[in-house]
Amino acid sequence: MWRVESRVEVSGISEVARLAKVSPSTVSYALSGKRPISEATKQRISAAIDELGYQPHAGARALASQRTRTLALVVPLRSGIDLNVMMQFAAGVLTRARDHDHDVLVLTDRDETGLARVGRGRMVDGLVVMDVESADPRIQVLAQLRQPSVLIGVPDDPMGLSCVDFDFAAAARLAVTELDGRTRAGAPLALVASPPAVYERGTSFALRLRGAFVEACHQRGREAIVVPCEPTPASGRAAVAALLEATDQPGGVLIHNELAAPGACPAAREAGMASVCIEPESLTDGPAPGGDRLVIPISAQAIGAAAVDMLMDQVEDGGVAGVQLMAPRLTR
Amino acid sequence: MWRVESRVEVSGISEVARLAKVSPSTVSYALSGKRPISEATKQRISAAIDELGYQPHAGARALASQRTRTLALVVPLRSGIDLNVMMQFAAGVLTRARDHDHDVLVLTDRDETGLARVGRGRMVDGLVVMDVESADPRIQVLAQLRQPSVLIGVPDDPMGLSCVDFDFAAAARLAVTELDGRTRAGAPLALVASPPAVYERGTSFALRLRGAFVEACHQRGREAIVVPCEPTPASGRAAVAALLEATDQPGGVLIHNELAAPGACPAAREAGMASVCIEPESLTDGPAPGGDRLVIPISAQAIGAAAVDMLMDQVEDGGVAGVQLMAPRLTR
DNA sequence: CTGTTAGCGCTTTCAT
DNA sequence: ATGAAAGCGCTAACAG
Repeated sequence: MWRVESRVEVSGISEVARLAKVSPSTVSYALSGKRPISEATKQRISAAIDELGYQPHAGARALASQRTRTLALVVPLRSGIDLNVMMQFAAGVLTRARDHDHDVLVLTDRDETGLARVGRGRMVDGLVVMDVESADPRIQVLAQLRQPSVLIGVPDDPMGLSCVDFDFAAAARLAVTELDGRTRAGAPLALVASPPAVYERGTSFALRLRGAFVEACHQRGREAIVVPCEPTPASGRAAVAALLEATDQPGGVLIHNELAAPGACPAAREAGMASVCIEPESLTDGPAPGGDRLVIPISAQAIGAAAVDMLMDQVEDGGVAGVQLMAPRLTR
Repeated sequence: MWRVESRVEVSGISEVARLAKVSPSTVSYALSGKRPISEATKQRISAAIDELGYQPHAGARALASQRTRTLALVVPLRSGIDLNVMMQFAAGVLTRARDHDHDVLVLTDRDETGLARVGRGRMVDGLVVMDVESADPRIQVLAQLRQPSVLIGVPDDPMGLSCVDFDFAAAARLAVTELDGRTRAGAPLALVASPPAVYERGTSFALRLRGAFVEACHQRGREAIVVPCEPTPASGRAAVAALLEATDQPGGVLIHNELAAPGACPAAREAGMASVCIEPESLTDGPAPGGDRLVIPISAQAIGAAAVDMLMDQVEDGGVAGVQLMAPRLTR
């Protein structure tokens, strides 16, 4: 059986121009819309374009226009990160990038050489950086680049770079308000929190959450009990048990520990405590473990999308850098 | 507190040339190694390069050299695919791509417009396509592109494109050989297989596995029992139970169903049947559910890496397209 | 071993 | 509303 060699011919902008009986520049302008083109010409051009299957050469375009129509997504693939959540982020970024007519280059280097290569080499118009730590060596490098970048997470010193994150402080306040309304006045409120290691690393979001939680409790005349907790269901159970020993008045509990929640949540319910969980939305997809629960979902996808929006704002030269915290909402 | 505006200056190849007191082309050749350069000049050039923090403009380079140093990784983000496995693939691809001095553009479009854009627009030197179905509309498009691509999975008609996959047939034979040695001669051998839906879709790997399994059994004078199975542990248990009802002679069982394995495997053990599991390596990381088991691991990462190697072979104009099946191995 | 130079295919001033 | 032409920063012939 013979197979026809039908590798499609590549045609440049000038072939399109010839076919449409206009000059190359007119085709370019028709494509970019940066100049009014008569309806008739537009028609002929677009006809020519899809007759030839024309697609502008990305490199040439980048060279001439100083714009690559490509974004970098930086995801250090270190162990111990939740792949589901990561993919949610990525999906948000990828999808929204396409909405802005951009493709996405993914970097997984753990060092910062990739940033330099991609930035200095002008392969991208901007960068979205995931998994940012409080003092992240990459921030230095990013701040030097001509391209804007958006960090997902808030480091100690953003050095003028944009940040997007979930508003953990607001989430804590929201939860405390809710728990305050659902528990006997004066009873203590507890926070089943991130593992001690997370606090030791000085991870900003955990600190922000804890601070806001304690403050909100005190404002309502509630005692605040913070229980750091290892990321396993068993530890979650244990944490709640410890809570019950520490106080004889079962109050409410805020659970912010994805992996411990499956243990802590039912345990709280059994003990007759009101509970609110803060958790990534992906996990919410499954069947809710134990009837209707109060949860404050974190949509990684939405955060990723927001990051791209901010980034494109800066790329398009309108926006300035800033910090955007995504408002929490409470659902059952 | 004031912050110094120290956005690094961008310098072109000619600035490097000036600083190193050579011509631009010499710098270019020094970088590409396509021409012998005296040691002394090399030194001055590389000194100049890192004094200026020079990084070649990717677009210009692509325009002039017809090479982008970028690969596309195509991953349709449809639901029902295992994220862990996907990330393993991706990690393999990303890492190996860097070994070949290439970056990776990730496409998640479900349609084939992305392929066309990236291919016709010459944004990449080649494409790795995941999650290929037996009759995949993307194959048509890929076959027209000037860039080579390699499919992960083997479709009915690869149309001259390269394919990489795990050798499921060989895995079945390996498993049968093992089970044959571990069970009473003449006892039937069973295959706890993929869900019916997978067979209905005509998914090639499932068919190849089943065919080889049945044949290998018959060669050894064994009855072959095939039990399609839904992807849940419970279904796995049920499948084994059904097996025990169907025959009074407990033989051996080959389990090829990632999600059912956690149920089927212990059930087989309890019933005193020998078992072998074919499963993605990522799942193997966790604690083995029930002592030492026989497993034939599939390393998604290795497959991804192999795909990139094949692709780069073709990009570098040496290699020709072909099908590569990764040999299975048996471990405890 | 090194330099000169002509493009690569597009965007974007200038002109008209 | 449209054209002509000058680059964008690099690579790869051609020349020595």
